[in-house]
Order: sequence, then C-alpha cells, then structure tokens
Amino acid sequence: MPRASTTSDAFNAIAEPRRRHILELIADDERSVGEIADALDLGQPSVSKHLQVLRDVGLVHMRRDGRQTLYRINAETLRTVHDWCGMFARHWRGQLRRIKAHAEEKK
Amino acid sequence: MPRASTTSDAFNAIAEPRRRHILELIADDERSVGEIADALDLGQPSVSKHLQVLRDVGLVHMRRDGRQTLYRINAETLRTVHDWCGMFARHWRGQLRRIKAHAEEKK
DNA sequence: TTGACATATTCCCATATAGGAATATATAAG
DNA sequence: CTTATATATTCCTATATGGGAATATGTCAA
Repeated sequence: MPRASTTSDAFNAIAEPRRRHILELIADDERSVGEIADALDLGQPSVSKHLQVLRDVGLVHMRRDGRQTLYRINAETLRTVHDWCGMFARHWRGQLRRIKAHAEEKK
Repeated sequence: MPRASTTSDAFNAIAEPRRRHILELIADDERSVGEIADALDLGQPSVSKHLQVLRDVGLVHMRRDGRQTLYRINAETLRTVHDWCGMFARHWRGQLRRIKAHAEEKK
C-alpha cells in the first residue's frame, strides 16, 4: 500500500515543507500565484499544484481578480491538527514539571 | 522529486493515520509491539516499521524488557507541530469573531 | 543445546508523489 | 482578431512508501 494521498487530510497536506511555507506567506494577506512562486523560488506549475492540494483539504480560499488568482489561508482547517497535538499537551507539560521537580530536588 | 521522507520530521511522521493511532495508544502508558499490533489489527512487521519511523523523529521512547520492547510517547516532539499551527491561531480566532459579529448584526 | 516467543529486518510490488517541460485555458490590452 | 500575461493541466520520471511474506535477531525456558 502506498502512502496516503496528500489530499486525504490536513495532516498529509502540511507534511510538505513548501506547502507550510505557502501557508505562512498567505497568512496575513492574500497573494497571487506568481508572488508565491517568486517567494519560494519555485516554478509556477509546481506552486499551482501545491495550491490545488491545499484547496482540496480546505486550507486555503481563492479569489479570482482579473487574470490573477489570489489565495489566502483558511486557518480554521489547521485547528484539526492543532487540537490533535493539543491532546498530548499535558504529557509534555507533565514532563516539564517532572524535569523541574528533579532540578529542585538536586538543590 | 518524490515526497519528503516520512522520517524527515514530525510533520511527515504523523501524516500517516496509523502512526497517529499508535501515538494515541501509547500516550498514557507504555505498550509492547504485540499489544499495538493487536489494537491496530495490523501485522507485527508493519507496526515495527511504523515505530521505527516514530523513533527516527523522536516521537517515542523505547525500553527493552525481556523479549518485549515497550514504547511510550515522547510528546515533547509534538510541540513543534503544535506551535507551528499555533502561529495561525489568531487567524481562526479572528474568523470566529467575525462570524459571531456577523451573527450579532443580523439580530 | 534446543525450542518457543517477541521483535526487527529484508525483499517484494503497486501506488502516489514533486518538479520540470510543454501545453491548454482564461483574461486583458491593442 | 491577435498578442501578451497569469494560471492550470498534462505528461514524464526518479523516488519513497506501506503492507505482506519470509527471514534474521534476540531473549527466555527447559
């Protein structure tokens, strides 16, 4: 069985570093495909394909403006991932507490 | 260029649903490979390979006990992912605020 | 030592990439 | 209509994968 599709969910979509970079770029304001390609120093077709993946999993919104297509983040979709990781927050906090307690004991 | 390796970072490692499942299983107490295989209804070799990936990116700790190998989560490594998603929290909160404001206006 | 059990590793293969090149589509400008 | 610009899509290929089967390794028991 091959790896799950990149478009199967947000987890798979953000596994690709360049897609994370794109999301960072379009977090504050919308950007055109060309601007993104310049920023990433990547070919336009590749960027279009990454954006398609992000669109498939609902991580971006797009808007047509003349011949440009402007993309912006749809951060809401990242909550799935954020919440999943959050389930384990008490574990790493617990670990920190343990480490601190250990340090205290040494004193 | 193929997809980035599953062992390149935590993002890629947790893209696989079964690996997320494994992490959930070993979040509270350590489990043997066999127990995990039973729980996931997956072959032992597959589980061993998933665990190897998780080990490579530092998402689990392991401990040898007789002929068993017990794995437990190393949640600390998930903070990378949690924090990255957290960067966008104000965006989805902002969106919620906007949605709420919109609902208020309608009333 | 021999056998039984638990886990890891190797070999295999069908599948899905990411990126580049070429091309198609859409929209604006002259 | 024709040309230029912006983006999307198609075709291609090298590569990494997840799972199963078979096998190797490691550890305890008799």
